[in-house]
Amino acid sequence: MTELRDKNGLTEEEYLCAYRPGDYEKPSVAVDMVIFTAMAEENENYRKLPEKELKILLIKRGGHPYLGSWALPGGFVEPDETTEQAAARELEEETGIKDIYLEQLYTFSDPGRDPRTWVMSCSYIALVDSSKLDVKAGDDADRAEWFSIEFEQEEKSTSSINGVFERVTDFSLTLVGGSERISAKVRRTSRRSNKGSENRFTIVDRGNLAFDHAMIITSALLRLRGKVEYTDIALNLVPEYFTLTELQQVYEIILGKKLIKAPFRRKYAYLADPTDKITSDAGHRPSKLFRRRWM
Amino acid sequence: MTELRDKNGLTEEEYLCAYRPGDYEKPSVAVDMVIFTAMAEENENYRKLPEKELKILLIKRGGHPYLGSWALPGGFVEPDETTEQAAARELEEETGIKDIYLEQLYTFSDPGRDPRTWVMSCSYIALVDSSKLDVKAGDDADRAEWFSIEFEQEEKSTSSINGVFERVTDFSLTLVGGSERISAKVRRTSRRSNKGSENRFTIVDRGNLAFDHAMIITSALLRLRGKVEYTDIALNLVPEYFTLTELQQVYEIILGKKLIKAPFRRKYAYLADPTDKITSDAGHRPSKLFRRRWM
DNA sequence: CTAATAGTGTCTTTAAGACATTATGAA
DNA sequence: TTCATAATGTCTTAAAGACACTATTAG
Repeated sequence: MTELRDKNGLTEEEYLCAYRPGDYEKPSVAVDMVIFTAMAEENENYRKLPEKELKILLIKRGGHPYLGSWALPGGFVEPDETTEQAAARELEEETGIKDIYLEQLYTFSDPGRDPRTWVMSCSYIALVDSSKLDVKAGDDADRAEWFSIEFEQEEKSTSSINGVFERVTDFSLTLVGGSERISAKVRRTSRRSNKGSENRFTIVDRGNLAFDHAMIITSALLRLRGKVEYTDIALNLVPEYFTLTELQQVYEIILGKKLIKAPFRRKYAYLADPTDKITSDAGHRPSKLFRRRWM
Repeated sequence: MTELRDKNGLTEEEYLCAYRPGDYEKPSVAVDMVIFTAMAEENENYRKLPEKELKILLIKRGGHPYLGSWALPGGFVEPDETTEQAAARELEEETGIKDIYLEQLYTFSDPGRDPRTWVMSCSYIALVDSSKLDVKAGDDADRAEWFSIEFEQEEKSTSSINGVFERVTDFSLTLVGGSERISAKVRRTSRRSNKGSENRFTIVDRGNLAFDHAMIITSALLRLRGKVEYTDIALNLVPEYFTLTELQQVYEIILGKKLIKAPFRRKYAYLADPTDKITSDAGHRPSKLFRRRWM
C-alpha cells in the first residue's frame, strides 16, 4: 500500500504503534458446547438390534451461580485463540475428547444471561461417535453425565393482526441421565411483518439447566435436524465401520421419526462406501459394513 | 430454589453480591452487517423489464487501519444490549435503515483479524427491499456506497491421502460501486477425516476490503444461497407489492443462475398471495401483483 | 425351524425440468 | 400490428413414499 495518512497525519504503521485500546467496557466471551453422541442401548433379546439414543453431555455445576444445576461444558476464550480453538481446547480439557466434528452454532448475547457479569456465549455443536468415548478422561469426569434427549415441538398459536404475523412454538426438552431427569421448556416467538422480522427464544422453564443452556440445547437440536437431511453431518455419529441400518437409526433419532428402509437407502447410500467386512453374532442375517465416503 | 451453599458456605445471593469480575483480558465485540438489497437497473427499451442486481452496502474507511478501504457497516456492542440490538442500532445510526430482516451469520474470532487489538466480530445479514432505501439518511451517508456483486466459485482441488480428505474451493468476489471496482479472493479449505473436520476460510486477496470483510461477505453469500431455496427469506428483498417475475429475479440473482418460469411458479407461488392490483405502463401484458403470504 | 434383520424389487405418487402455447397492453 | 412479457398446459424424467418379497444367520 501507499503511505496513506489519516487526519492526524499518521501512517498506518504510526497509528498502530500509537494505538491504545479504549477503556470502555468489554464482555467476557465463553464457548459452550453441545456435544452429541448416538449411543446404543443395552439389549435383552439376542435377535433384536440395539436401539440408539441421542445423548448430550452435561456437567453438574460445583459452584455458584446455578450450583447443583447441569450445564454445558465450556470455558472462556483466551486472547491468542479463535473461539473454535477455545472450544476444541475446552473439550479436551474437560472431557478428554479430541479431534471431533465441531461447528459454530450461535452467539448468545443477552446481557442478563449470566447473573455475575456481562458474558457472551459463542456456542458450538460437537458430534462424536460413541465408540470413541473414553469416559474416564477429563477434569470434570466425575461431574459429567450423558443425558438422553426427548425433544418435542408444539405450535401454540399463530396470529396475524395489523399486518404483524406471529407464531409461538414451544419446545419441550426432557433430558434423562443417571438418576437425574430434567424437563425444560423453551418458547420461540416469530414475529414478522413488512417492518422487519424477529425470532426470539425465551426460556419458559429452565428445569435445572444452568444459565440459558436450555435455549442453546434447543437451538442445537433444531440445527442438527435441519442439517441432517441435506448434509453428511450424521456420519460423524457412527463408528468407522457401520451398517446402513445404524446410519438410518442415527437419522431417526435426530429427526425423531421412523424412516422407511428402501427409500432411505436410495437417498443416503451414496454417503457410504461398501467394504468387504460384515457383521457377525447377530442372531439374524449379517449385514455389510460401510465406511464414510468423503466428498 | 433451596438455599444451596457452595464450598465457601455462601448462598447464591451472597456469592453474587460478593462477585467481582476477574481482570483477565477480554475481547472487544463488534457487530458487522452485510446489508443486501435487490436493485432494479435502469432500462433503455420501454418493453424490456429492468434487470435486478444484488448489492451490498460498504462504507469507505476514514481512519486507520485500512484507511481508504471499504468496510462493512458496524460498530461495538454496548453492555446493555444484545448483538442483535447492537446490529439494529448501528444499522439505523450509520445508514438510517430500520425495521428490516436481520439474521446472525457467524462470529469471526481470529485474534489477528483487527491489527489494533483483540476484536471479535459477530456478523449479521440484513435484507432490505430497495424501495425502502433512503440514501440520504445516516451518519456515514457520504462515505457509503452500494456495490453490485459478482460471485464465482471454483473448485481448486480435492485430494484424499492417508484418510484425510481435503477440498480447496476459491471464491472470487467482484464488487462494483460508484467508480470503484473491488476484486477479492477467499479460499475455503475443507479437511475431513475420522479425526475430526475443519472448514477454514482464508483471504487470498482482500482487494481493498478492510479487515476480514471479504471472508464475511463470502460467508454471507453462501448462507443466502443456501437458505433461499428452503425458506421464504427472498421475500425480504421485494417490495410490499411484487410480481412473480420480480420474485423470480431475486432468486436468480441470489443463486447466480437463470430459472425456468413454470417450475419456479409451481414451487414458490405458495409464498405469495395474489391481490387485485396489476402492473401498468409495462409495454406488454400487465402482471398480477402479489403480497407476501405469512406462514 | 424360527425370529429377526438384510437387501432389493416395484408400484404409486409427487415434484422438477423443459418447452410450447395462448393472452394481453403500450407504442 | 408488433414486441416482450404474463400465465398456464403438458410431456418427460427423477425422486420419494409405501410396502412386499426373498435371503440369511444364531440359536
